[in-house]
Amino acid sequence: MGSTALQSCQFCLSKLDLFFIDNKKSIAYNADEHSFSILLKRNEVIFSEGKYPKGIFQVHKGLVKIFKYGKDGKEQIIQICKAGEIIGFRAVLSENPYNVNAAALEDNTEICFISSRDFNHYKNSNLQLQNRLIQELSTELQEWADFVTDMTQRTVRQRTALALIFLHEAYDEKEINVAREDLANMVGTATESLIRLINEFKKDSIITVSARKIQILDFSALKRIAED
Amino acid sequence: MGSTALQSCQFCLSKLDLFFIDNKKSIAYNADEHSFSILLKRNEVIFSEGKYPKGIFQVHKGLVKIFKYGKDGKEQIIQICKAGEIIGFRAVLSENPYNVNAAALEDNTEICFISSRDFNHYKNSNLQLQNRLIQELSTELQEWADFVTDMTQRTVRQRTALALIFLHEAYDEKEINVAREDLANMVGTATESLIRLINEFKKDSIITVSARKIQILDFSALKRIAED
DNA sequence: CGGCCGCTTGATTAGATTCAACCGTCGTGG
DNA sequence: CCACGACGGTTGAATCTAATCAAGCGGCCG
Repeated sequence: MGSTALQSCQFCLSKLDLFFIDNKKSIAYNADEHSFSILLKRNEVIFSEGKYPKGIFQVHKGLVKIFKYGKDGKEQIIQICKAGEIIGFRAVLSENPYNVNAAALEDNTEICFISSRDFNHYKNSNLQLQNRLIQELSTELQEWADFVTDMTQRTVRQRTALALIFLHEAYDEKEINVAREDLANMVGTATESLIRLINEFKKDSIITVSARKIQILDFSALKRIAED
Repeated sequence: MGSTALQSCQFCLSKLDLFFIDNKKSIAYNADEHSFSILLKRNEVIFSEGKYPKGIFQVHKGLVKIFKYGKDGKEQIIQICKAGEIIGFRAVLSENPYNVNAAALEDNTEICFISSRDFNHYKNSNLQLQNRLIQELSTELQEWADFVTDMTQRTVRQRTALALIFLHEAYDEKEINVAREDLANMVGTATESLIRLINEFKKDSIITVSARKIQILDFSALKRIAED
């Protein structure tokens, strides 16, 4: 990101309420309409813990991981955001510093920027949006309860299945292509443990693996594993 | 709770914005000012998963647990709410059914009720409150990231220490007095494991235990354990 | 009095982490 | 051009944490 002043993408700003109407559904991305666009390589940082937000971002292409550093620096991935999703708005709205980090999960991830000033101005002049925000934030809060219960009560094996199901969707049913370490950090386990499970799934013909790429063969088997 | 029509507590309704200004700080409770009040025994249910909310509640006395049923019916406690806190507002605001359950953690827990109708009316006529809501909900969302990281990356021993620290505060520095099972469900572990850890802490003179009551002796030792 | 519930303890098992080593690839610099 | 080192991925073995199973205890209520 650096320190150069970023300019708001006016096109994205104007489509903001679409995001909150559709509740996270992607907004079609058309390159020429965007005023500014930032291209990222894998692991390039979008924002980081402790810093104060200067605006929000929209993912246009690729995937972004939201994560926290836990004990001894181990990443815990909290969220994966795909094209169309808005990131960083919680810190802007709460007026607190970021308490998480965001970085590109893949090469060629593309995002745009909307300044806090523009975002707040837009929000304040739009009562509908405010109500949708309240509704959206509340919905998300509810979902966290499910997430916590999944993370605490399921085994690593089950969580791995859940992660694959989630990524299958994030990759639009195509091959999953993430670093083993990132996968492990999503599941909340050691990289070695994750690899062993991937191998098991491969042996059971639930997935195929070629290098970093994972293709799901038997989706319902994964669901069965996840649900116990 | 039952099916009898509940009446909104007008006093609490009028103090609602105080809650969101103070960000969860207790609102002093004065019995005679409250129009209606509901007295609960331990484990009495306030609301439950799947049901549609009819209103929100404020805790006046005692403690309320918010929890979810995970696999094979095991409770995962998501939150503990003390006097002054508002519960159930996320489902009202998201307009979804509850995805968690609420029940009294102790005997003699007292709550009051504010109907969705009154709450929404109040909210809609109060722009300040709406903005505070957005801010409050966003802050809470940020906090969940920390919570998830704690739950996934810390050992049962560390989480037990965290739970005791939290409850110490919830009990206003007095003796903690919760069922072992509830404690285990906060930590996200088996009751037997929790008991063994409590014993360890007792042996190390970090706490004293008499029956259900736990008194913390060495607060900083607990913090050290929790932080690793 | 009998039975249930919450609590506790012991023994065993299973799941997952940790440590150590090795491999292949890729990029860099001598 | 090759050597080297870094990095991501993988495997094996040892270890440890926590879950599970089984049983016993004490108190309280019907």
